[in-house]
Amino acid sequence: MTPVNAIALPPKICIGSRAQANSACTNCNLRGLCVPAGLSSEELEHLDTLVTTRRTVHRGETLFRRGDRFASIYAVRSGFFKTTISSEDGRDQVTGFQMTGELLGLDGIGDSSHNCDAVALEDSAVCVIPFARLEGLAHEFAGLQREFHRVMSREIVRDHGVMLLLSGMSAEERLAAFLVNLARRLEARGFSSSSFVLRMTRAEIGAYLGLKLETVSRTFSKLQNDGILDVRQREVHIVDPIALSRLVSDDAA
Amino acid sequence: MTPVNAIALPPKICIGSRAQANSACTNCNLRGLCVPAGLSSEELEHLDTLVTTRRTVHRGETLFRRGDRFASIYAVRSGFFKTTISSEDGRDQVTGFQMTGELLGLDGIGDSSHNCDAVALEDSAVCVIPFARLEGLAHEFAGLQREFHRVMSREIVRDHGVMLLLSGMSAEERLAAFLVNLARRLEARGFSSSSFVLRMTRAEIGAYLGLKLETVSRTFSKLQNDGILDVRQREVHIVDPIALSRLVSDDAA
DNA sequence: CGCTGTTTTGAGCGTCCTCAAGAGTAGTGG
DNA sequence: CCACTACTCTTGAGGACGCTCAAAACAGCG
Repeated sequence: MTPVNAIALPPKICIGSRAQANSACTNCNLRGLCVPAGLSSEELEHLDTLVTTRRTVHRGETLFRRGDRFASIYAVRSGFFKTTISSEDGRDQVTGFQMTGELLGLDGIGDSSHNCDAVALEDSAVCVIPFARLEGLAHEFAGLQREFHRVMSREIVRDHGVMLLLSGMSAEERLAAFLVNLARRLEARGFSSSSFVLRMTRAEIGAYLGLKLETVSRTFSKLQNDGILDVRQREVHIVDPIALSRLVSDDAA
Repeated sequence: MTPVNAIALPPKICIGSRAQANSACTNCNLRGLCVPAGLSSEELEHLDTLVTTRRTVHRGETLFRRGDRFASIYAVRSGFFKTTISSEDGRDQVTGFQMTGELLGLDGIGDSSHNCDAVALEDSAVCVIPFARLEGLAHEFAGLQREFHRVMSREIVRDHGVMLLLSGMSAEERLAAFLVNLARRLEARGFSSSSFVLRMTRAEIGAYLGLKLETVSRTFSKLQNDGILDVRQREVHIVDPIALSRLVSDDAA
């Protein structure tokens, strides 16, 4: 009913091929976002032979948990996930939010068991990529190998960015950085970069940004009062994108 | 002169082979710590053909800078490094401290240019590992490929741990976690886990842990008053290792 | 021995957290 | 259909932890 419905996040990405058809990647309209981004068409066809199974994960369910045996990585086909790690004393840290085309499970390779929980924040579907077979294929096709290395490296760079954010930024800067990042990723997927619906709670945003949920809420309110955002619950409209970006690391004006 | 000299960090790791000899990895006594950890002796020999050049980096010099073209990764042979990223407004974040056997430069793969500065905290030496050739070799030898994936994955897991630390822990917990981690890594290298010399300043520890240097200093003093540490400048003696580990995520007693 | 950079310690302040209450929203079942 | 429950979000008041500013002790090096 609200006008924002029109710009809701995931309008059920329509798939070019049936789930069973073995042209999983070749015809997938996420090609440009997912692993296949840098591959030749020949390599792509080989990737197709790999990605034969899909899996749906309903809202609130886990795709995998910490300690699960690692066998596959996953590409988000539709929906939205969070990954979390938790310390012994119960606090937990959201290590990332994954949207369409992004990978889950890379942290499981190191010791062959998953090191975080992956939870669907809405009904989602993933492509299952058996890791042994991916390695086998990467072994044959240098392009795929290289692309996979790139993906892992970018994940490391991303994590370093989050470290910078957690280390030195104010609540306002953190939330601004979070929203700018989200907007950019949504835009890359063909959605509006100025209006969207958050898929996560204030508490989950806080667990990602190193803030308490009350602080997240207060900061949203402040950005609204400053005329930068228009926030109604999870619906976010970025009124002044320039001011928002200026907030990200820019106190030393 | 001080008794702690005896337990100083790097007693110039003695190398089993000459720098030029092409048995770089096979005879290296860092075998168990470095990339070769999981490799067969045949694969090791091939690795030798790869690691032909070394490079020395004097204290304060950079091994590479952000923006430098990425061509190689580096394994620390002796010495000690920090890697840093800096935000536009000048604050910088230490993303890691690397000691003997650890890798530098993995964050450069993603977009073929380095994404951080790597600075030697003391006179150091590294093995240069040309990345294109590493990929070529990994392409041939599945074991090497797999081992490399493991190394990258572990780096991601490590970063997630740091995110947890930066996100939710108190200054005392952060410093305790830092020292416990350092002690464990030193022990793995045959050094004392209870007495060592820090290679970095309070400011650098702070830039890693998301604290100001004054806070790092104060926290050291507090741990000393509590009888957990004995600190004299950069010389650290862990008096009560159990109490120190208890500090790491253990407030919910 | 003076210079420079690092470390320690103090006092006051600000940001974010804690505790708490109330409003808004969604899903369920009578 | 609406009441009921559970969850999420907002807002307030007070307090704690770490930051800022500042000065002095200490160590290393020419």
